[in-house]
Amino acid sequence: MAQLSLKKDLFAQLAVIAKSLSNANRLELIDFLAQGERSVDELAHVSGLSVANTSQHLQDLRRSGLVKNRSAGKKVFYSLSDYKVVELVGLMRSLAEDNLAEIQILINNYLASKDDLEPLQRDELLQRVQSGEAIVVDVRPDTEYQAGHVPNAINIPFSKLEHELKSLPKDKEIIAYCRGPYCLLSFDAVVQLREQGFKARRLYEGFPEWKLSGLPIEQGL
Amino acid sequence: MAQLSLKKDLFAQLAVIAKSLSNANRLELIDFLAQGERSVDELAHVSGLSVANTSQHLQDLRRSGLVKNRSAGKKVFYSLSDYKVVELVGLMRSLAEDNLAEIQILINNYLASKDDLEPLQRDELLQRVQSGEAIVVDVRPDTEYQAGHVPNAINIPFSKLEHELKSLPKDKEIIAYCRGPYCLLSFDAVVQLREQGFKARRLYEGFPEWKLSGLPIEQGL
DNA sequence: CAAACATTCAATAGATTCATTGAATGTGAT
DNA sequence: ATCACATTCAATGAATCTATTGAATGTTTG
Repeated sequence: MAQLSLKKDLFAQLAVIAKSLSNANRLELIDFLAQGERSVDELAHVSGLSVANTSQHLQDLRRSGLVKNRSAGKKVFYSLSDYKVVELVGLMRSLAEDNLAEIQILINNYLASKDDLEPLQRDELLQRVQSGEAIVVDVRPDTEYQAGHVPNAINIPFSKLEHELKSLPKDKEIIAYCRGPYCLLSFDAVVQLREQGFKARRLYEGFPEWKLSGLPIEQGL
Repeated sequence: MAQLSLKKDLFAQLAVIAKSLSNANRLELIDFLAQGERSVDELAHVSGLSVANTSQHLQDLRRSGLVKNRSAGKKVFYSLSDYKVVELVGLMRSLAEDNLAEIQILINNYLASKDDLEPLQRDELLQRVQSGEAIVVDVRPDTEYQAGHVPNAINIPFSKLEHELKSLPKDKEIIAYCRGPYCLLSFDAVVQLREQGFKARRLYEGFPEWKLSGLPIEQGL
């Protein structure tokens, strides 16, 4: 029964990937890596894990094909091997939000009101920007922003958000978007902005969907 | 630091989901459930696990929100709680195919040539069907097929494929499609058809993408 | 070459996962 | 009520996972 064997083997391999994702610390590392390449050092610092432990987790992720690494001098830099990894985690989050009561309780406990957390749709964004109620922030890296973005959106890559807080208005609503409905960056940005007292929400979709829908876009800047 | 705590808790919950997916037997159960609701009994039989063990795995999947159950008489029927579960597994598979050497070796070992395995694109499908080289099979359940399908596609739900083998031509290429690029059904169908000596390939995309692209569709039948 | 540094390796103990076994629960049929 | 059946529960031991510790490797700097 070659078929059965193929299936069994295939599932065994998929299980390896899932096992890699089945640890909160490794998920956190992936979350940081979604922002770009990072050294073991940085990852250990930002996650609060020991360097040895961080290294072990990263090697686990590498064995399962989720991240890749590159050594430069005495440092080793890790990065996601595929953008699909972010989609995968995002899809897991979306599934969790819909089907896991624990997540719903969690979110309600930490964030003021459920309504505020609801992501906006495209047309709502357009309305609010036109009426001057809101500004749009693109939290993707510079290069992606320059290749195309939502009109009038300003670019604050997530990694620089903390330093740019003072340039943002507290009286307007801030609408963050990134690469897609399952992209983690805009979600993280909203959480961080709210922590700092801003009125923040995220666009349900990301730039690729915006572009696909035929709405106007801007380039460069 | 409420934010940190939220993030940690969130990742801990996502880890629960991933942990549920991190076992080959549970993935196989999900694969069967993708075809529709099944009793514990059936699932145990088809997966080769003991009933008690199957029940335990199913309860694990239920705790993580991936499946739901319903009891009827002395039977308990399980089903996927969300179609996103299939997308999730499909995305994992896609990631594995791209980034995990083990999977590539696996597939090459089991299936004759890599070229044959490559999925077709829409325009290739149209060409081959027009020239009479190929027939198109929709492996989704009846109801989805009736709601709309690729023109001239015949409907053989995956669960009935085994019984319909004799009605299929061995000299033409059989192109299977289902619900999307990450849908498992068409992949499984191709594997099964090849096992039986048919020339089978799958359409890269599924019906939703076909419809979105503006190509003609048929309904009913 | 020696010192400082970043990362990895190896060994360990405690916790968790998995399949198996046999008993317990609950439903429908006789 | 009793019996057959489907499912779940509970307990077990073997295997695996995780964080910690301290040593080892390899690179740059002085």
